Amino acid sequence: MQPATGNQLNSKKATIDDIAKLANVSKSTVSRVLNNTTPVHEDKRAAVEAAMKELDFKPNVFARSLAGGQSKTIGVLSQHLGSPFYATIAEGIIIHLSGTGYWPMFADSNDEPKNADQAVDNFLDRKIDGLIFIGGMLAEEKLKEFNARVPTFVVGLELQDAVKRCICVNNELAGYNATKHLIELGHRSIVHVKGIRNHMDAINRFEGYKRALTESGIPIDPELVCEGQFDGQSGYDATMGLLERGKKFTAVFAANDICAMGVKLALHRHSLKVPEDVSVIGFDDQAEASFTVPPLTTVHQPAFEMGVAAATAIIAMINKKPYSLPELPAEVTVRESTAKVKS
Amino acid sequence: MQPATGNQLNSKKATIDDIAKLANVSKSTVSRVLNNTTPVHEDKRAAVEAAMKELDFKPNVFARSLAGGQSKTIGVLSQHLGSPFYATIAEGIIIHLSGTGYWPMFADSNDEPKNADQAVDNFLDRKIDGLIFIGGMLAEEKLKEFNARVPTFVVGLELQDAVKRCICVNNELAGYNATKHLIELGHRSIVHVKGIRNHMDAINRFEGYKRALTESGIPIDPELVCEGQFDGQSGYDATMGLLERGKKFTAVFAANDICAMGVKLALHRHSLKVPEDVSVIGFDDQAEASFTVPPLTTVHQPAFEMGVAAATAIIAMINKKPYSLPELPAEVTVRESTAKVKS
DNA sequence: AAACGAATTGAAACCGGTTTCACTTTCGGG
DNA sequence: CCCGAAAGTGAAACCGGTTTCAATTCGTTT
Repeated sequence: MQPATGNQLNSKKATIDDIAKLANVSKSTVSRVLNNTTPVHEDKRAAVEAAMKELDFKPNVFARSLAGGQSKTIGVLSQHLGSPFYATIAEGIIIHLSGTGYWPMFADSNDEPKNADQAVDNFLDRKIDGLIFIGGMLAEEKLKEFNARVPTFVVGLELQDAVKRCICVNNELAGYNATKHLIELGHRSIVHVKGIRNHMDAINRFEGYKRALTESGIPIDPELVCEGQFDGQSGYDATMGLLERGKKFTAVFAANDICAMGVKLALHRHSLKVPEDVSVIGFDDQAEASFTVPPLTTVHQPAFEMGVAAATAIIAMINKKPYSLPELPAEVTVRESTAKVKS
Repeated sequence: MQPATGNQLNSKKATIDDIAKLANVSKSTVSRVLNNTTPVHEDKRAAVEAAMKELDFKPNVFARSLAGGQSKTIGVLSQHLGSPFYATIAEGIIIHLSGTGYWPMFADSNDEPKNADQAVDNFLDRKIDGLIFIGGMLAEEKLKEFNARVPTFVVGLELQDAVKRCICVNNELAGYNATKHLIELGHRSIVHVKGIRNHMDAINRFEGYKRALTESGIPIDPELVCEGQFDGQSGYDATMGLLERGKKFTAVFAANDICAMGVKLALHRHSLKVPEDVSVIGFDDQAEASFTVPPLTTVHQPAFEMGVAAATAIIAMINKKPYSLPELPAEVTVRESTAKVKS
């Protein structure tokens, strides 16, 4: 007495032979209409399609893959899924893939490049049809190497030569805009807490920071540029260091939101008020940003949409159809952690 | 001129026939030592194992699954992967699964029960060997239904009858301890912003809240109990509502951390200081909790470890080996958002 | 020493598709 | 009206395993 779950009641699943029999053709022909490999006469095609519908035919993924066809599997390799930004991208991928027939298989390199290599090897054993790489650090050559073996897309990470394979915002421009926002509020001593060293997004945001300052005729003070890790602790430590050394500044551009939170906490420790004494801007606009005290001004990244775009693009690419990458604006979302500099 | 990636240099992958030939036995025998289904003479077993090692044999997952064996795939169904708590659980699962030969395949129901049903159906088409259900709301019968079809584990969600299938903290006790912490600080008017209605974790935390109050002889004031959604907005709205109606209270137990952040922001809007005027305690201890201003007192949940435990347990169950669920303490982590009530 | 059940083992069928190959039609062009 | 290329089709081989079935080999039991 098992519950009726959709369509697989008691009857076993239909196979390609059942379809062939019902449509009065050979299984070869069924396979042909299934994969669109060879022209099939319209009459038969219709008969086959009718039969498939009638029996609710779904090709067996394993048989298909064993015989050399698609595995209908997409490998998704993240670097650190625990991060909300990446998790939201992943969610976008997963949800958009559902119903397409493709399924995502996950691996997480935990920020270890050698894990990434191994994961890709294992993915290939599983005959993935495509690979989506989420965030993290990926050397440009690695991407090329992966892409030579299986169609690959990168999301949430900006690579230089592979623009058509990256789904990401323009980090340089976003960093520029974030810094510009502070400059327009009158700030001239602006701290930047960088993201992970060698991480392209971190580098590009920093480039944007420098360009904005330079354009405005503000010299870049190396002492105001701090190393960071895209985490709260590094924002905290960097700011504490600055404050303890007595360095003066009126604004901070943190590499991401959680880092900005660390910055704010450090300011709080020194009884500095945000935004009255110091303005703080973050990056990502993760859910928590709206609810910090005060709500955090930050650069919004459409994480979910980025995941959706990656899923869309990889499927198109697998099926050799044209695709276009969406414009992904990274706009400064002004809330309450930035204000005009005190005169 | 392809790069040497590990062991699959130029030679094609070894098949079971290659092993059979090299070990001088039939493929049936190889299959037997592979699956340990039938006793095999020690000599041959050794020969086969040596051959497998020599050729670096890895059975083809698709052939294996097609023929009726294991697919070495674990279905992971999350409800909302974008949530940091769930994402961290997922990360624990993914990382722990790596190297075991099993691979996680993901689906996300986006909090829609009917999506969950469909995802499970599709998972079964893919012949998953086991199912891990992350968080969300799952009716007890559903779990039983799923479990009848494939070994199932639930992580991050507490179910009543299925204790041996749930990997979660004791939410009632945790809610009790959180509330008790506030009571011990002298609070007597304690707000609770609940989690999603019908969500077992939310219900249990609320039960703990009630028990703590009752034990301490504090009557439960229905006006201090607010509906919520496990998100920032509901914490904010609930608190604003209370404040606007002039309801007095000195502490808040929020259903999770992001909700607590909403609460804190609302208090800030009314110029109430945390913890001087109102104490706030959250739940989960997500990464952001340490960096809010002031750092949030919260109930710690070992999310990553929970994911690891789930992965460990499901593999043991699939292979019919005994497993034991770890003790998962949910301890109050005292930071700075709670303090003695003002006298 | 004959008989018998348990332990081993290999041949062959089967899982459900894809693809090669050979053969039959069909159609446009000269 | 004839010819060659293109279209359309089915039979059969193949992908790489698992499993059934029957046969063979042993160690024991009377």
